Amino acid sequence: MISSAPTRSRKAQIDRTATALFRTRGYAATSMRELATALGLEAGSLYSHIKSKEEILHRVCFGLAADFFLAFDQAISDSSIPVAIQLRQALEAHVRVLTRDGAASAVFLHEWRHLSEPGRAEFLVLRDRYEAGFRTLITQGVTEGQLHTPDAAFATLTLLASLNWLPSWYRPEGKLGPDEIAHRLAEQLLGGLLKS
Amino acid sequence: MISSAPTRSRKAQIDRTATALFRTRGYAATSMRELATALGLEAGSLYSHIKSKEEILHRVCFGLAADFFLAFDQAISDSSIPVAIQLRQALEAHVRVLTRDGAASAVFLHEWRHLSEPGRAEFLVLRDRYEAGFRTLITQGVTEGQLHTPDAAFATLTLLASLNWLPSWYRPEGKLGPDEIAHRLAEQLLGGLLKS
DNA sequence: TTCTCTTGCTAACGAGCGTTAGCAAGGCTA
DNA sequence: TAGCCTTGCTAACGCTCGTTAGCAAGAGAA
Repeated sequence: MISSAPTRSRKAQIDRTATALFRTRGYAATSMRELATALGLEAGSLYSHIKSKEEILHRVCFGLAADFFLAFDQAISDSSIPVAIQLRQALEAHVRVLTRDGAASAVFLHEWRHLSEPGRAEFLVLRDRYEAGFRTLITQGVTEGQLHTPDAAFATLTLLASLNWLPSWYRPEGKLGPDEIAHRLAEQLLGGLLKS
Repeated sequence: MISSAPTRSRKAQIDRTATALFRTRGYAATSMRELATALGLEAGSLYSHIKSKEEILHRVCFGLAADFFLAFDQAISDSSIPVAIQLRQALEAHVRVLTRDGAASAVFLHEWRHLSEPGRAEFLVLRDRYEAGFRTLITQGVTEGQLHTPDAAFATLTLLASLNWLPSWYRPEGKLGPDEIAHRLAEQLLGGLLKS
C-alpha cells in the first residue's frame, strides 16, 4: 500500500459506501465490482475486510434495529408521564433515527428481504417486537382515554407507515431539520388534518 | 403444444406471475428462468410473448399509474362538493386501487427504480403529477378553512406515505375489506389519533 | 532486524444471467 | 388442403456475478 487518508476503519468505510449503493440501486442490483470501484479498489480486495456481500447487509439491518430499540426504550423510560406523550416521544425518537442515517434507514426498511435464512426470520422477529412496542403504547392510550381509534393494531401500522416513508424524500440539506420534521409529523399524525 | 387451460392471454398471464415474483423477490433478484418455471415452461419460451424483462416492469408500472389517475379524476370529478370530502374520496379511491392488486401496487411503489431511461424519468413525471393532485386538494382545503396544517406539501407526503405502506401488510383474505380499510384510513388521517 | 497485521493486487473459478436462433407442432382461417 | 399464428422447445451466445487463491508491500511492535 502507498498511503491512505485518515481511514477510520476500512470495514466501516465499506459498509457506508455499500449502504449508499444498496439504497439507490437496491441490494441485488449492486455488484461487488461496483462497490469496489466506488471505494477506489478492485473487487477481490474487498474480501480482505468482509466475508461476503450479505454480511454487509446483515450488519446494516441489525445495526439499525439496535438503534431503533435504543431510541424507543429511552423515549418511554419514564413511565410516570402520560402515555400520549410517551407515544409522541417514541415517535419523534423514531424520526430522529430515520433522519440520522437516511441511507441505512432505507436499506433497513426495504432491503432486508434479501437476507437469507435464518437472518431474515430473526430480523422479522425484531421488527415485530418493535411494532409491538408502539402497539402497546397506543392500546394503553386508548384504555386511558387519551387516544381514540377503532383498532389499535391498524393505527400502529398506519402510524409507522407514515414515518417510514420519510427516508424516500428526506434530504439532510432541506429547509426542515430533523427535530422540526419529527415535531410536525407528530402533530399531524396525532392531531389529524381536519379542523375540529 | 399439447393443449391449454382457458388462457385469457399468455402475455397477461406472464405479467401477472412476474408481478407476483417482482413483489416478493424484487425485480433484480427475479430471473427469467424462475419466472418461466413458475409458469411451467422454459426460459427461452417467454420471448415468444414478450420483448424483454424490463418490458414487463414497464407495463406494470405505467399500467398502475393509469389506474391511479383514473380513480383520482373520478373521485374529484364533482367540484361542487366540499374539498375536504373530495380529499376523502380521492384518498379512498387510492386505497381501492392499492387493494385491488397488491402485487402490482408493491411493484409500482418499489421497483420502478429499475426502469432504465427514459422510462424512469417519464414514470417520475407521472408520479409527481399525481402527488401534485393531492397537494392541490390539501392546499385548497386549507385556504377554505376546512383543513389545518402548517405545510401542505409536507402533509401531502405524509398522507400518501401512510397509504402506500398498505401493500406491505394488506392481505385480501384478512378481516377488513378494501372499503372498510379505506374508510378507517381516511378517518385516522383526517381526524388524527388524539382525543379532542 | 524480524514478525505480524493490514491492505491491496491479479487472475481465475464455476455459476447464473438475459437473450437469440432455429425448429416443431397444434389450431384457426381461407 | 394450405398457410399462418400461437406457443413452446433445445442449445447456445456473450457477459457478469460473488468469491477465492496466491502473492506483495508498507506499518507498527518485539
